[in-house]
Amino acid sequence: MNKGKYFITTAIAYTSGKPHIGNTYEIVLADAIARFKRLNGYDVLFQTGTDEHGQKIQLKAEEKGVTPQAFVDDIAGQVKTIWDTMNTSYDIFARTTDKRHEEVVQKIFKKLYDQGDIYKGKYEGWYCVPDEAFYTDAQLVDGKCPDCGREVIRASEEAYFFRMSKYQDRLMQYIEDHPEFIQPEARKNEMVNNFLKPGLQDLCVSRSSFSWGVPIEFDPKHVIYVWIDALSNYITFPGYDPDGNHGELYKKYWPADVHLIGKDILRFHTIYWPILLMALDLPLPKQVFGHPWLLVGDGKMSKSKGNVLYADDLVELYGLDAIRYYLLHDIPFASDGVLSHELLIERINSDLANILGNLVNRTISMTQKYFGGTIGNFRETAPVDDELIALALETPKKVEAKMDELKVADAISEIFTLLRRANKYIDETTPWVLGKDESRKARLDTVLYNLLETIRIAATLLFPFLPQTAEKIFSQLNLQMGGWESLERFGLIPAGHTVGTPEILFARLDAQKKLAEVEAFYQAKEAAAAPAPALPPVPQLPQIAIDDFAKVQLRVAHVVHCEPVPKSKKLLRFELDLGDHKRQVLSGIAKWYKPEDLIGHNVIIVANLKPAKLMGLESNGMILSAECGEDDVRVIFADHCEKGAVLG
RNA sequence: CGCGGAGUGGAGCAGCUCGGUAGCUCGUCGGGCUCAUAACCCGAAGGUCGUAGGUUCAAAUCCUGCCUCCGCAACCA
Repeated sequence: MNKGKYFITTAIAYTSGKPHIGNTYEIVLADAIARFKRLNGYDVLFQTGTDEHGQKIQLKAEEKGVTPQAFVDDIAGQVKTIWDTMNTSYDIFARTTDKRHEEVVQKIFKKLYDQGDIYKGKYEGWYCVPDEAFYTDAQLVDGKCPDCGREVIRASEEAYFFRMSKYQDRLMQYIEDHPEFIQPEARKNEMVNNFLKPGLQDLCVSRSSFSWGVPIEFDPKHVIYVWIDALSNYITFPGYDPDGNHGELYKKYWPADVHLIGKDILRFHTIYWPILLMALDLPLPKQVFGHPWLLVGDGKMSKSKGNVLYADDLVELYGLDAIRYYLLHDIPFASDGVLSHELLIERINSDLANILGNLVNRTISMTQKYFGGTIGNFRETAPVDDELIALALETPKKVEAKMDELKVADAISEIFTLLRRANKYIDETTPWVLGKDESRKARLDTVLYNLLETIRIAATLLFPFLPQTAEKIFSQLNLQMGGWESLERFGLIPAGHTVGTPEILFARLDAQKKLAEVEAFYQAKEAAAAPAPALPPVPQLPQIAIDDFAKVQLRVAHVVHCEPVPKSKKLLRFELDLGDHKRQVLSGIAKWYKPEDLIGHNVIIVANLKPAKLMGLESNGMILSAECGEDDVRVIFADHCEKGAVLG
């Protein structure tokens, strides 16, 4: 039974660091869909990979003193290890440093250039000479280079641009004609209203400020920027060729049926990518699904750092399928999900141990106990059986319907509804009573047979989500798992079949004990990770002469008034008294300070900084503060100094 | 007035498109059962569906104002 091809991709992970549980969610979700489609009779291609170019990687590699290639090789290895730990069944692991990929990207770029969609223009911005890097207004820190803190100059340089606007109307039309293209639907409006309606800017598609990228063949000073390089992985790896000599996989599988991505990069996949494909005259992917994020709940476990959870740690603590189950079942379809140890333990106990594990265990145990494991020799049916059998036969269809909408959590719920029904069936038929009466043997045999069949169907359906568990169940049933056809019939286990021995699938967890264990686990890890991760070295700025410093006028200012700037997340507006005059200053510290924490205190400001407008308000100066950590900014108070005093 | 989403019993969610007994999972309490991992099955308590109005015979569901939270965009001089 072949239902045709199905091509699913995840976003490629950026190789700047080890992926955390949030990134891992995506690959597991994709894996569940891919495995289900295979079971369901589709010919599936499942692609994932890593995005390995860019300035950030180049810099990180330099910091570590290794070549960029060595750096990305290492991280890509880590990504792959986690993907494999999660038991994901990808067919292609696409790395953008792959040689063929790079060649095809060059060809794509050339093709677009030759047909006039890409043109050479000027990129204007702030330029840091020593760093050879361009920055936008927004990227500058205090008007200086965000990276080294040195002066920047206004400069322009040659760069290549893609004519986005040319395809804008076509894209709008496409989105309108294909309401299912952007999912969930709420996201569609976001894209259309925020980006398409205001009009698309031409996109800068090259960089010359760093070299770690795919060079433009005909102008090797420039490297091709992330858009064309990374997005095109979806077609280059299956074998797209701009000259038309496509690989077999490409011919068979493109266009993708779904790009599964995080909601944060929806814009690139629903605007830039389709336009790129239109320019190449290729069919567009059928659907882009921006999945929600996985948030980490309570901040109990790690006070110092942001409590980042990693998939491999969680698997070590709870087991692979428990984590897969949580990721797949407890993250809502369209809104962000929360992960905490408490919730995880609750789910493992109630669903995996009680409902699923216990059902399998008690059924196999009874089969052993009453029939020495051999079943199916006598048949004596009763009306109660019909309801169970009917549900067992309906469930595959229900699961299929949910999966067609990518509602993975709901699909799993359907399977558990069947498992609950089976538990109830045991109470209705009371096999332990039948077991005491030799004349009811045939009936008992039938009851157990129906349960085993139900478990066979449920386990097959569970396979895409919990592959390891499904395999364990089949081993206890002593059966081979079948394909989709095996779900359409009730009664496939042959008469005289002998089941295996019962084993606990998921042990019940004692919440208190487990939480203590978790705490100990992280403490041990932290201890092992010590000696105190030395802070990354702060680059020493070039020395300056005393008269350079004299140009900066630092003064003590008294905070007369302070209030948040309306509609702004970061800004506070200050009225400052310098003794000889008053002035207004804005500062982006709303995240760390409330106005009442500051009013009445004395602070230090740069008094002769050029005024600037922020959110429409003028700021005359800058309040000094210290960056004390990743997310910890502290104002320098000078309460013991007189207002207006000049520092020096 | 930048765009959009959400606010439903202790927790997490569904229901709202097409108005008419408020549903699911967990937790709590009571009962049943003993094959099984103190699991399983049955029953109960617990919600004026953020708030104030409006439309209607009737609103969680439609309309309006307000409050709170969240995402995207802008702003950390």
